[in-house]
Amino acid sequence: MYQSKLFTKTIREAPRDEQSINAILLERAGFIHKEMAGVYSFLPLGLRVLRKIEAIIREEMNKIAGQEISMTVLQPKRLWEETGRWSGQLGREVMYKTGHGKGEVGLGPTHEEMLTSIIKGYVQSAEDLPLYVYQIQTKFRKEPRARSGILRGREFGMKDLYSFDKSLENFKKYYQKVKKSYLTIFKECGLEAIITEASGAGFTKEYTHEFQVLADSGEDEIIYCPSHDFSQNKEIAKVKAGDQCPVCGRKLKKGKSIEVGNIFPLGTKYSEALKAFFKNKDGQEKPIIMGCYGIGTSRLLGTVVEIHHDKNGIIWPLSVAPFQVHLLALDLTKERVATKVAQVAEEIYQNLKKEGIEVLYDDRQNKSAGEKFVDADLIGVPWRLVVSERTLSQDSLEIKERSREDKEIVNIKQAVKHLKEKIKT
RNA sequence: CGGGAGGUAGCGCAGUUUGGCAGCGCACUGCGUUCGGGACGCAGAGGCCGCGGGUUCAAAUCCCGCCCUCCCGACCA
Repeated sequence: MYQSKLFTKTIREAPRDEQSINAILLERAGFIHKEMAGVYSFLPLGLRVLRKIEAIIREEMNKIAGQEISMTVLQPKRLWEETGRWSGQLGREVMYKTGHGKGEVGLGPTHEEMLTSIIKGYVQSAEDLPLYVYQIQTKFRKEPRARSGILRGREFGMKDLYSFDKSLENFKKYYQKVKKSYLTIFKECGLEAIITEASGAGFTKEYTHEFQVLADSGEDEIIYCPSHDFSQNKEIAKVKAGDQCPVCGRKLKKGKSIEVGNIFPLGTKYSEALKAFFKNKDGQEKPIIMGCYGIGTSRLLGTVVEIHHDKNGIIWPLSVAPFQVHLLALDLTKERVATKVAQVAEEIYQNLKKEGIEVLYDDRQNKSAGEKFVDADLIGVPWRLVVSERTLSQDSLEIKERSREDKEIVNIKQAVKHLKEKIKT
């Protein structure tokens, strides 16, 4: 991508109406645009990151037999009345509603009702189970107070997976599988998530877990073991900071954290309400055992920024970076644009692309070196490549990692190969 | 929903106390000089002063009502 063609540009100062690190950096660097409190558009750079995160999640979901679908955001009132949630707290206080009378619909804050209603037409016997279905979609929830940039929005991206099992035993096995899978996802995104025991959503006290990332900007508080083998949300914690970890005996700590995912059993609440039954071997009708597993994709993006940044800007982990390489051509002016720097940079740009490397090429004219460096730091692409009259005088170019201070000078002929090896490892 | 702060050019702000030409910096346009860590000079363009009403010869400024944003709290399937 030519940076001169990118429709966003960086902003020098922090927006007046943002306080959170994620919103300030993402808006300054041109990744997102705020529309309202808790409602943000994703611009080219931001969307690239979001798509990377989604791809990581999708790959892991498919590994654990998840089948991707896309349900409608508009949901019929009828379905929500069958479970009692239309006039319950969720329906009254959380769901956006529109339309009148019989045409009244809700904007999906979650999809238990709809998916259960869909699958029951396809599940009749135990042979049809298990079923694991997920989607990655925009969710809508009336937040009484949207805050912290994209960490708590009224419209946000979410991956929601639902499991349908024929027995509690099978459900529990799958639950453990998802737990492992989630840790892999967060790690891949550059985050260390702590599995935290949390309050059950009214279904059961057992098997309810949140995935928490320690961060000062988090709105949750957890008591956790430094070895991460034990953690409880402060809301329900029976231990306190300084206590011994019940698993390994280490001293427990207290910290603020961001909830990036949660998993919990649904039991048969929805299958019974919506009559999603299957016939077992004895010919008895049994309700399907369900589970629900969520990851806020846009919140995850914001969390990555909260964790990976410095005073100059974002430092994207390679796995979710909008581009892998930021190629800077210095000394480009209108008068000198046809010079060797421009020719060489263009050649490198094409070669990198040929190797399948994602490159943002700063080909902007009449931008000072300082300005290009500052922008590159703010945008936070992990690898930076500099071509200038100075480097060309040595037949070389400069490679630098965003997260490090030191630079490497590499011969121009070997540069592409060299960089490719670095990105691979 | 309670408490606090705020809304003036695309962005960041001053001006409001004490009513009197709508200002500054960044970004943008043109010319020239610069050219490895947010350069400089000259010229220029850009405004529903959040919205509505009121007071006044005159309102960004005073009064009344409303909307929006941020922070703290309540809330958070």
